[in-house]
Amino acid sequence: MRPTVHDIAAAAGVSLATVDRVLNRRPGVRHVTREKVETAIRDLGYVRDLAAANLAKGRVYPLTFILPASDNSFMHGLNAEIRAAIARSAAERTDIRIVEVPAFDPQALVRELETVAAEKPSGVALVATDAPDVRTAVDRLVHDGIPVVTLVSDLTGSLRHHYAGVDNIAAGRTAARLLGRFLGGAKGEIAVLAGSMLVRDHRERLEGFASVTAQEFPALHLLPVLEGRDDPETAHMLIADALGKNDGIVGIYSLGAGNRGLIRALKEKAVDRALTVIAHELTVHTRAALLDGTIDAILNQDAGHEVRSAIRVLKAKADGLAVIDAQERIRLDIFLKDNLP
Amino acid sequence: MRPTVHDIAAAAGVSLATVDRVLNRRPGVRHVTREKVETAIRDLGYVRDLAAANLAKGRVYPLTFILPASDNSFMHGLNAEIRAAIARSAAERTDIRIVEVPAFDPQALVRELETVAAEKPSGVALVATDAPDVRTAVDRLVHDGIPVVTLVSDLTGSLRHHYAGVDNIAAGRTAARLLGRFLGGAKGEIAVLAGSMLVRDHRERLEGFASVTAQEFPALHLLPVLEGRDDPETAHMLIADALGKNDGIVGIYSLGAGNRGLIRALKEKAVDRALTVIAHELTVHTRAALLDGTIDAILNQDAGHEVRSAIRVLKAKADGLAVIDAQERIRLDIFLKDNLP
DNA sequence: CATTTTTTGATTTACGTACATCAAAATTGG
DNA sequence: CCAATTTTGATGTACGTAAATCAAAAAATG
Repeated sequence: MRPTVHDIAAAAGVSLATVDRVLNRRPGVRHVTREKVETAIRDLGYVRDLAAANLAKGRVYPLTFILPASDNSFMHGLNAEIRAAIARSAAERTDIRIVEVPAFDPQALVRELETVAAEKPSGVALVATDAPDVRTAVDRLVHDGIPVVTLVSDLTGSLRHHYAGVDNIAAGRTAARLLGRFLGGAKGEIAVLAGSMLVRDHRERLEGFASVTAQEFPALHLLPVLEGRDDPETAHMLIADALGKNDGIVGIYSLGAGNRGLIRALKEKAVDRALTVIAHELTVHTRAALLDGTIDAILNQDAGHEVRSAIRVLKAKADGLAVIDAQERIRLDIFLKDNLP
Repeated sequence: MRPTVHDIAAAAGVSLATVDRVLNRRPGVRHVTREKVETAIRDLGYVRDLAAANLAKGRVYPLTFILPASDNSFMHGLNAEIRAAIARSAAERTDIRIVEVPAFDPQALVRELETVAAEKPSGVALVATDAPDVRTAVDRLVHDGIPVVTLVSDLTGSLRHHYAGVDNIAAGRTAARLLGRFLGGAKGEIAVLAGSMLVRDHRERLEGFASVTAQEFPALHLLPVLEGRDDPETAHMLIADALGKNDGIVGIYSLGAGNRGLIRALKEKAVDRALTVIAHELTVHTRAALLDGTIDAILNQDAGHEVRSAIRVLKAKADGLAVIDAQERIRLDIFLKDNLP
C-alpha cells in the first residue's frame, strides 16, 4: 500500500496537523520540524492522492478558452470540441468557459486577457495573435501564477507553459516535400494560398514550404503568396484569377482555411490540367475533394486532440504535476485518400 | 452543484441506505421503491462520483498485458511503454502485469489466456495471434465479464471490446499510393518484405498495398513476398539477394520489422540505384535511414498511444463508462524527413 | 524568570461514496 | 390476527486528504 499522511506523521514523529501544515505550505512550522517531515515524505515516497485531495477540497478547475471569432470550418470544429469537453465537465471536475474576441486584433485579445486574469481561473488557453502586447499580457498571467497554453497558433518568446498545436514549420516543409515528390521533377510554378501573413502559423508554414522548395526542388518556382483572409469567396477569386492568367502553374499549396473556394475554382478552371494540390485542415469539403482527386493530400491538426491536450496540461500545471510529453505532442496528420478516418 | 446520494434519497423520499442498495444492486428493495429511486436518479441527473467511489472502495484496476516474446525494436518499445505506465500506476490506480508468450504460437497464447482468466483481472490487453482457438479463449474472457482489448494486431470475429492499433489495410493502401506517386508513373518491379504471412497485421498491409498498386499503378509489378521473420539477418539476406538478381526493382515496401537488415542491404547494394523505399515503424535505425535518404517515408504506429489507449479503454469498460472514440482511434503516422518528432 | 509569541498536538468535521449492522416497520403467509 | 419474513431506516465507520479550532508545549523576548 502507498503511504498516507498518517504514515508520514508517524515516521516523522509529529502530528497529523503538522504534516498537513507542511504539505499545504501553511505557516507555523519550525524549520527543523518542516525538514523532518520533508525527509519522511521523501523516505516513504509519499505522493498525495489527488483524487482524495480534490474530493476534500471540492475542487473544480475553472478554465477559460479564448478564441478568435472566425467563421470557418476549422474554428467551428474547435468550438465544437470545446463544447464536447464542457459536456464532460462533471466527470473531469472542469468548469470551462469560451470567450470570443475579434480575429487579427491584438488589442482586443489583450483586453480580454486582462479581464480573464481578474477572474483568477485555474488555467487559460488561447489562440494567440502574434504581437508584443499579447506577449506581455500572457507573461503577466503566467507571472500571476495562472497556467497558460497556446492553442493552434503559438506565441514564441512568451512565458506560456505549453503549446497545443502542430509544428507549422515542419508542416510547411512536409507539404513542400510531398508536392515536390508527387510532381516528380517536373518544372513549373507553384501557387500558395494563405489566410494572412499576420498570423504566425501561416507565416511559419510558408517559411517551411519555401525553404524546402528552394533547397530541394529548384525546378519549382513559388509565385507571390495569395492572401485569402481564410474566406472562401476571396480564395475562389484569387485562385480562379491565377489559374486563368498563368498556365505554368503545376501545383498549389493552400496553407490556410477557406478551401471551399479553392476547390470550386479548381473544378471550374482546372478540369483539363494536371495540378497537384496540397491543402490544410480536414473538413467536409477538403475530404470530398481528396476523395474525388481534386486534392492530392491534406495536412491536418486534430482539433479534438488539441483541446483535450490543452485541458490535461492546464490541469496538470494547476496541480504542479508533470505531463507526459509524448502524449501531449500534437502530430501533423497526413491524409491521402486511403487513410481517412 | 451536481446532486449527491443525499439528494436522491431526499427526492425519492427514502433513506440513504435504500439509495445505496439500488445503486449497488444489493438485494432487499421492493420493486416499487427501486423504481422511485431510479426515477429520482434520472430526474436529478445523478452520476456517481467515480473518484469518491474509488476512494471508498480502495479500488485498483489489475490489468494484464500479454505480449509475444519477440526480439525486435517495436516489441521492445511496446514493452517500455507498458513499463512507463506501470511507473504511473499509483496515480492511475492501476496494477499492471506483463506476461510474455512465445510468438506465433496460438496454443501458448490460449493457455496463458486461461491462466489469466482465473486471476479475474479488471482487464486484459493482448497482441493477438490470429487463430480460431485464440478467438474462443478471448470470447470466453469476455463472457466472464472481463474487458479485453487487442493491441497492435486485431482478432476480428471475436468479442473483444476494442482494438488499440492502426487500420493495417489502410496502412498498406497508403504505402502503395505514396510509393506510386513518388515513382511518378515509372515502370518497374516492387519488392515487398514482410515478417510472416501468419500474422494478420502483415497480411492486411500486403492486401491493402497490392490492391491499390494493381488498381491505380498498373505500371508497377509486385514480386513475390519475401518473408523475413522480422529478423534483421534474414531481411538482409533476402533483400541483398533480390537486388542482386533483379535490376528492374524500382521500389521496396517493408511492412514488418527487422529493418536494420534491409537498410544495410540497401547501403551495400543500391548506392548507384534510385530506389524508392517505404518502411514501417519508426526506430533509431529507420529514423537515421529516413534522414540520410535511404528510406523515403516511414509509416508508424505510436506504441505509447496504443498502450495508454488500451489502459483508458480497459478502465472505462471495467466501470461501464463510455470512451471518446476519436481519442482512442490509433492513427497511422506518416513520417517524411521533415516531420519527425 | 515571567511573559509573550511561536510552534505543535489533539480532535473534529467535511468531501461523496461504500458497506455493514441492528432495529423498526411493513408485508406476507397461515 | 399473530408469527415469520421481507423491506426499510438509522447510524456508524471507512477511504485519504483538507481545513479549522483550541489547548498545550516549546521557544524567544525582555
